[in-house]
Amino acid sequence: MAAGNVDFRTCNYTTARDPRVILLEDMDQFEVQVFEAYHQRGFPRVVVNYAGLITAVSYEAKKLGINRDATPRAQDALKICRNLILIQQPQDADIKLKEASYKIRLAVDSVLQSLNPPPVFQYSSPDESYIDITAYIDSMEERYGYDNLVHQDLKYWENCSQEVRLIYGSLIGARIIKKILQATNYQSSIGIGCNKSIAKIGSALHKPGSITILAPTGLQQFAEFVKIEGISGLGGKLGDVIKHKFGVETMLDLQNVRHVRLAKTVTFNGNWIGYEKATVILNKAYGLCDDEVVPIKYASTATVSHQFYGHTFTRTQYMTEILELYVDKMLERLHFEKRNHNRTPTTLKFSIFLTNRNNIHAKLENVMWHEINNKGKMIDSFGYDNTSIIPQYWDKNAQVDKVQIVAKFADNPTQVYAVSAFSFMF
DNA sequence: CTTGGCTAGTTTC
DNA sequence: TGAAACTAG
Repeated sequence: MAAGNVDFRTCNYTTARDPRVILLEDMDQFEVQVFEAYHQRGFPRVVVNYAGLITAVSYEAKKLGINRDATPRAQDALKICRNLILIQQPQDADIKLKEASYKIRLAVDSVLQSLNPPPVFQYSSPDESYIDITAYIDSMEERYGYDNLVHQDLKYWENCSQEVRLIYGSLIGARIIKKILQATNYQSSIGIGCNKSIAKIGSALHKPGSITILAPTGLQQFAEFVKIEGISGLGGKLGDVIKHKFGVETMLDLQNVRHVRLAKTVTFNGNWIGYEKATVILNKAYGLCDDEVVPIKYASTATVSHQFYGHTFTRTQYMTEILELYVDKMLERLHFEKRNHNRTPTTLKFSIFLTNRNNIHAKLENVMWHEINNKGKMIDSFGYDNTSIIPQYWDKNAQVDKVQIVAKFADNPTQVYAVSAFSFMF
């Protein structure tokens, strides 16, 4: 039973108890751990991609005020700390991260499979997963009885079976963290709560290397310290609009926003977010969330993309360049999916995102169509045919989607560049 | 002044 | 469903 429809206007949510025990396992400074040279540990470091942008920040560097918002570029960060260690992303960074992610999942899985019944595992991102151990905790209580199960030291909590359940969850959390460390030498943190939203908030509170339990009874006490953007789903535009429109800053403030007014908040392409979504958001402000942990082992689509500076794609030769550049990257990804997930794609989609910063987009777009709308030709050129290297990874019923072209325009154009992407769908 | 950048994935219309 | 908008790190 989840929280259900709670009337958030009258809700004292210490009474609206969700019996679930949900963990969010989150890797600490994931990219830094994966790419760091061993001897550099303990120093301020950042991971930098090929374009000089920071993709991950070590905790030592975070303490100095380096982060992806304030100092998006390595050169900005170096101004703050001359001795900052720059860890260059390798060419196949995405694959290396996915390999690491896969090892982590195996480690987590080995712990989960030792439990009866096995918890529900939901892949959320390469460094994050949700785990629902409610059924396991239930069965523990059934097997041993609450009184026998609860350690003497915990018994001073009267009527706090929910808290005790969460604490038992932390024992599983500790095993997971330990197993990940053994298997990969990577550190991670875990948040534990009665729903996904709370577990997620908790996981970030005491990084690195910690387990944080957030009991609903204590949530109200620190709701005023949780920023709106710290709530999952409110870290972007939506959160910004809400903060601006209602003058709210924290989770606590958000509780006082009127449902009707929130529903009529405009976002997504100029539309109201609507009553349903407003309910979900307000519930989250109260620490309530009905989202279930669903069994997902990995993402349902796969994308490889790249940004080509200075390329306008106005010439055929550029298309050839792109395709040649991509073949290795695509094959690597297909290998990975076959090897680790035993799946082959059925659909390929090719997208190009143009940012034309010199106001010649109409012409460009026109040429683009002529260059790549002939998809047969394009696909042939990287070998999608009988003699191809690709088909061994392809589903028999594979169909190639039509070419998608998206033109995107910047407000303050100074340079022409383009992004292209291949997506595989399974 | 001189860019907000990059990549990967999901949600929404 | 395709295309665009969105989130996230």
